[in-house]
Amino acid sequence: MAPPETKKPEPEPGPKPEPGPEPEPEKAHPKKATPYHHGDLRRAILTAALDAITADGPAALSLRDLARRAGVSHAAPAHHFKDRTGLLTAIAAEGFGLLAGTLGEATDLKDAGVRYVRFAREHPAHFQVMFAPGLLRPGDLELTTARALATDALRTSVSAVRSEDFGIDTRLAGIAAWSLAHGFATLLLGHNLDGPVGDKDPEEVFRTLATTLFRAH
Amino acid sequence: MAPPETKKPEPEPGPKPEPGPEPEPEKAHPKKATPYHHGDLRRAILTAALDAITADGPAALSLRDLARRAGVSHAAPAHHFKDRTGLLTAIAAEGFGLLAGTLGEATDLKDAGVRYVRFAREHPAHFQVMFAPGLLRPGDLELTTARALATDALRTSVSAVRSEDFGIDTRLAGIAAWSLAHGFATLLLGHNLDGPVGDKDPEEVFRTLATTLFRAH
DNA sequence: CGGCAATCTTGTCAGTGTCAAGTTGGGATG
DNA sequence: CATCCCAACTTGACACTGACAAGATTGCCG
Repeated sequence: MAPPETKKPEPEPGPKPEPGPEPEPEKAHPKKATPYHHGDLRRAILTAALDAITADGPAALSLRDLARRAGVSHAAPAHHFKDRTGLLTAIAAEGFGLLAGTLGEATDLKDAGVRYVRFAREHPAHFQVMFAPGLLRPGDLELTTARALATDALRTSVSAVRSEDFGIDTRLAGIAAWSLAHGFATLLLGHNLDGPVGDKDPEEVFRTLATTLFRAH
Repeated sequence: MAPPETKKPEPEPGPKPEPGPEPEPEKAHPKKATPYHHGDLRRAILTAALDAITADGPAALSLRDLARRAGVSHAAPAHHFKDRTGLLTAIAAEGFGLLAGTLGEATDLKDAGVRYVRFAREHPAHFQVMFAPGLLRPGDLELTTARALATDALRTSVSAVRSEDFGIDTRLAGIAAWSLAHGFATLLLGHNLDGPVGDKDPEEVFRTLATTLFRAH
């Protein structure tokens, strides 16, 4: 969207399929239906997008730039993601899937919170996009199902705590836990806690925090 | 950035200074140095931007569109805000100023939290931009001072609670309170709490939440 | 009254997202 | 093995954008 930043005046397309030998269509899992010419353009663009978002945020993302990085034409991404919104929606859906996975392995509510924060730190690009509704396709099926999965996982962790422990109904406890973890993660990613947290391990800070706030009264 | 959405094919410039009488340079406060031709372009663009962001998010914001709404040429905004980042930075700075103001009137920590949530609901555009670091000019003076003001106001509210009440040091209590309020506000604006909160008053929900979590142990 | 500086306009350029139409090549079908 | 089909990709175009440079307008101040 902004042309001021000179980026890649180099005419060479970069690390593409070598001109000499064939582009080696082998994959990690032998079968799995290797898509086509590029090898796995969809995945390549996704990871390139994640890198770009991690570095400069979702706003700076450019489909044409991603295409250049992958060594394909400017319109190639459209075939896999329809448009910019589609790409970001795919990223968000993937993120909710990953989140649901890690939340599903949580032993209790506090552990779920710690996992939530860890997820945000390990997948900052996913996390940012997941909670930027203006960038996503609202009705998308993959997105809504993945989000529902993550919500369910969170709800399961919440329902595991007996309500008498907090003198608070389960629904409210869920909102509280989610708010605490989400706020901590968001402020952390935005470097708003760099001062207070300092060089301490953020997950450890959050653990003490959650322990103190949520201990039995 | 995206030309697909047809917006305003109407050739007429809209509600501009009427061609017949003069553009009536009167202001609310008689003096105050009415800037120039437009009356108060800077303010006009700011409020137009806030409207646009509230409606479609910061990503959809277009300087040229704001200029059209204000009835000025496409390059007019640049003179007041330098560039897109400058405009968003100005909005964020204004937001931190407003937030500092309302936090400064808080009676205690819980009240500060409620005010934080209320601010996010009453100024959603400001709030979104304030915590989107990728859209702001990092070193901007107005921004950093306004942010410091808001941080101080929050710190004051936190330090008002005696640490023995929570068995937790003040710094940690601050992080906890901020995380809780910020997470709640963020999830609320992203419509992630529409289900759980329902049609109840969000501020009231947050109040019970904070009361339960932060009551003396 | 003359200049001056802030305000705004006009014109231009590189870059972007999206669409439409063409090209390529691998796999299935006969 | 020949053929066709269709997904993957390319090429080209269009409307739009942010940013910059240079010129025009206008109120104010000496």
